[in-house]
Amino acid sequence: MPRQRLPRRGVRQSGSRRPGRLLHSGSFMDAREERTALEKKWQARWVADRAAFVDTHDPSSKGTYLLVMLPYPSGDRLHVGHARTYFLTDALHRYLKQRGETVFCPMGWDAFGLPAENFAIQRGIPPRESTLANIAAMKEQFDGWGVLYDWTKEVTTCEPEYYRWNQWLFLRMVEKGLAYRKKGTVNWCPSCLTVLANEQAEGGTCERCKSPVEQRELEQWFLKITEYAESLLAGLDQLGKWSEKVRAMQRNWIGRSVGADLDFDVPKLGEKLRVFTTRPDTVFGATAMILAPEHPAVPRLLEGHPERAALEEWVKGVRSQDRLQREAEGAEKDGRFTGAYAVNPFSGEEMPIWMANFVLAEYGTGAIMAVPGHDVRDHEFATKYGIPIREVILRPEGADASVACWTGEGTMTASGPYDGMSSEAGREAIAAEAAKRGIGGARVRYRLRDWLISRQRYWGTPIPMVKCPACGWVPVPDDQLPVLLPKDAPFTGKGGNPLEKVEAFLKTSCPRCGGDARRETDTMDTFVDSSWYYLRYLDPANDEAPFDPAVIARWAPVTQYVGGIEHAILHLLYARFFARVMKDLGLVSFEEPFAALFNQGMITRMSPGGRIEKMSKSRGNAVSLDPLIAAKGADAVRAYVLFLGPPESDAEWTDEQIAGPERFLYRVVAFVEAYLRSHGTAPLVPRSPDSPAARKRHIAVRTLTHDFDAFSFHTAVAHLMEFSHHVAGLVGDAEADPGETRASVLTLLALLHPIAPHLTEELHERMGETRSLLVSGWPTFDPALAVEESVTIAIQVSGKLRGQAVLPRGATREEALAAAEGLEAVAKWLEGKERVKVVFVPDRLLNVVVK
RNA sequence: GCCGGAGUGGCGGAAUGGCAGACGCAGGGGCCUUAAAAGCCCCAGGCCUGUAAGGGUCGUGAGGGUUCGAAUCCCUCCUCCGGCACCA
Repeated sequence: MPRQRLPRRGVRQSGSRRPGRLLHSGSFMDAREERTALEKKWQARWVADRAAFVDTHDPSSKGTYLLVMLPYPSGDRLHVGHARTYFLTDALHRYLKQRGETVFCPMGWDAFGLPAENFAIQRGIPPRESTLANIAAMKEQFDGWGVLYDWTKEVTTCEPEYYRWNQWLFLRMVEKGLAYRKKGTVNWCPSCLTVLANEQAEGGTCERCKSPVEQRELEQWFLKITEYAESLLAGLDQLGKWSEKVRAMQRNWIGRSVGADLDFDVPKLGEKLRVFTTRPDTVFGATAMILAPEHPAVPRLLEGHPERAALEEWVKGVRSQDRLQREAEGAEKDGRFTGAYAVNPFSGEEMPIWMANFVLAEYGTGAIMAVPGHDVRDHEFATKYGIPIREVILRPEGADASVACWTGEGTMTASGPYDGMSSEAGREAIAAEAAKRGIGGARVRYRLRDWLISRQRYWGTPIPMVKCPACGWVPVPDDQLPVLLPKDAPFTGKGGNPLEKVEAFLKTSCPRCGGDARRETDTMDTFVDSSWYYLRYLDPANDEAPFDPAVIARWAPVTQYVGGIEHAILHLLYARFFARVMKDLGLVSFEEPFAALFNQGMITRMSPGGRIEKMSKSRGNAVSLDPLIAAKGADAVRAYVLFLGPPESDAEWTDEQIAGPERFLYRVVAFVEAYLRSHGTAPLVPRSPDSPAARKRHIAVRTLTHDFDAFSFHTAVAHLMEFSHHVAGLVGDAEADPGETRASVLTLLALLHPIAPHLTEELHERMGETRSLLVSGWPTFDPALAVEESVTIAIQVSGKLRGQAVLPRGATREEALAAAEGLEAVAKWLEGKERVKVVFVPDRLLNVVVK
């Protein structure tokens, strides 16, 4: 929009009517009931018109796949804090439809999960019953917001029609060795009574309930996400339409490290123990080997030790600590000498083998070589326990000599044949030598761990495996899917998973030998459900396959995904993993499920305690949507939520500020009604294609097109307010060209439609237009007309603003200079000065530099 | 510690090398009204100066740099938010 102000004239000011009530009596905005009835009318119309329906099976169908993360059907009513992602997506949906695109925008329910099960324990209402009731309630809320979804594609993940394909995909992964059972140290949430994936125990606390997680030794089902670590990392570079923030978070989480594996001979065991190090160049400085207390060699190393019992007690103590304690910042390093020794394969020296709490069993080999001279953690440990500290890297000149432990690069020394080599070159040389001697070699490792998907809970997808006393774990054959979740499980909240008490479920026969066998009673992590749901939307009724690959080839991957940042690692990483697995299974042809990702910011609000924090029911700062929409109208609430600020940033909700967008919409209704009273519904055409008003109209179209393309909904509302002031002026101006006025009104309604769909449709209809705004097209602009005829350029003298000149568009440097010299305010700064140069930016600025 | 993002009026924010503060909230003045509410119009970053119109000057976390010109680009630093973190 132009920088200078548009005339701020309301409909009353320039008209002859006396100022008074803004709205003509009888306006539909007057009565709440009437306005609500009109909202219902248009919501019903969009349903009747099948406005959001897309025939994905039509072989010629193609278009934009716009997706919002599927919600969990909670029993609480959705509040303002939830609404932003849906309003934003709907504005985009409508804009794209107006542009003439075919847009597929479905909705569904992430319906499995703990709250429904806990509700069953507390209130005795079966999970399926409460979940379906919650879905019905949420759907009703969506209907009242005027958001468009293709409900014919609705997916509910707790229904067997959906979860049987979780089971089917799991079985394919079993076949590929990507799903496997492993005993290991796992995260246990004592409050949720289940194990958790590493991603759900970030920072040592349960992602759902925030309880500190405990470590337990259990045998569980895992998915081999680590197999794809490199691909998941490399793929991030291609995701240019994802925020750098999310990509950085995933990179951190995957945690790639380049280094080397090295084998150290352990005479006592008669075998080698392998360590992983990122600094093989410091191997001559290794003065100890340190094992995680969980390392499998520990019991054998302790054999025959005089204080074996005490040492084993110490190991037990470390292992029983929860992760929060053990990994806390500044946690005391604690270790014990095993009494055994290892031989450094490069220096040939004997080094003591220690155990220590800071060495993690799950990372690398669970064993390290300690180089106290060049690693701060080893340095701290060695200082505490009197382990020798040896420097084998000479610091570069000018390096800070006061640093006790140099961890940077340098020149190798006291390293035998490698002396004088740079540390960078030494890393490669040592790794290569290790490979040559068959004792390790260069190695890349990742922080990422395999995805633990077993859950000791009822309300999830049953894992389709059978434990046979004779055959071991046997997959359920495809033709016996789905393994149905029994409806009659006893919910006591005690004694573990209710499935264990359902005999009819538990008892089965072995698919292989036919003997008596037991079903797996663990269910799948609900993140499995959301890892591929976006494909099921495209073909939700398919009962022969999870989806038809031909449909997927036309419509996937998702063009634009919208959701909160809280899934930056969890859901988004799992879905990227699943896409890769499905590609390897030949089901899809892409690796990245979501071509573009938009993360909307949270809505915050002042809590009763005076803090501004995320809006939520539990913090007591939630604003209920239902009464707000009843009072202000869905359009006003939408407009305000979108006006709050940049959609990617957090935005503070204040109850007062809704007044601005609300007044804006009232004014639009008022001047359109005024137009109808003065001009009626007759179709009229502008007299001149390039009048100043026509130019303003073209400018508005250009500006709003740009705003919506850029997801800049808050500036879109601001620019619509500006344009509406202008249109109000036209409506109230008896001299204005009626054809241009009508064109401007209709343009405003079309541009405003994505924000305020109900009232724009209603006014558009009252203007005599018969087709819905959704199908009547987005206004177009002519770039040649989307500019003002005359421009105000800034006149600077030596870079300081001294005046302004109004010039015809395209005025030359000479014309601008002449105009500048004619301004007294400018002339006085030029007088008696020598001109050094003149900078001229056409249509913007003239800068005369003087000395 | 490492990685990512952000600091602009009383407030939300706009401007991505070219008139800082668009649009709105709250505020002040006016109109309308018996009055109020609602609505409409106008004003509105700080300081200095002037009876006024106006003029001057400073100003986008701090300091420096590049440029005719910097909120915007570069360097150093500070603060805040988010992620990872005893990951060898």
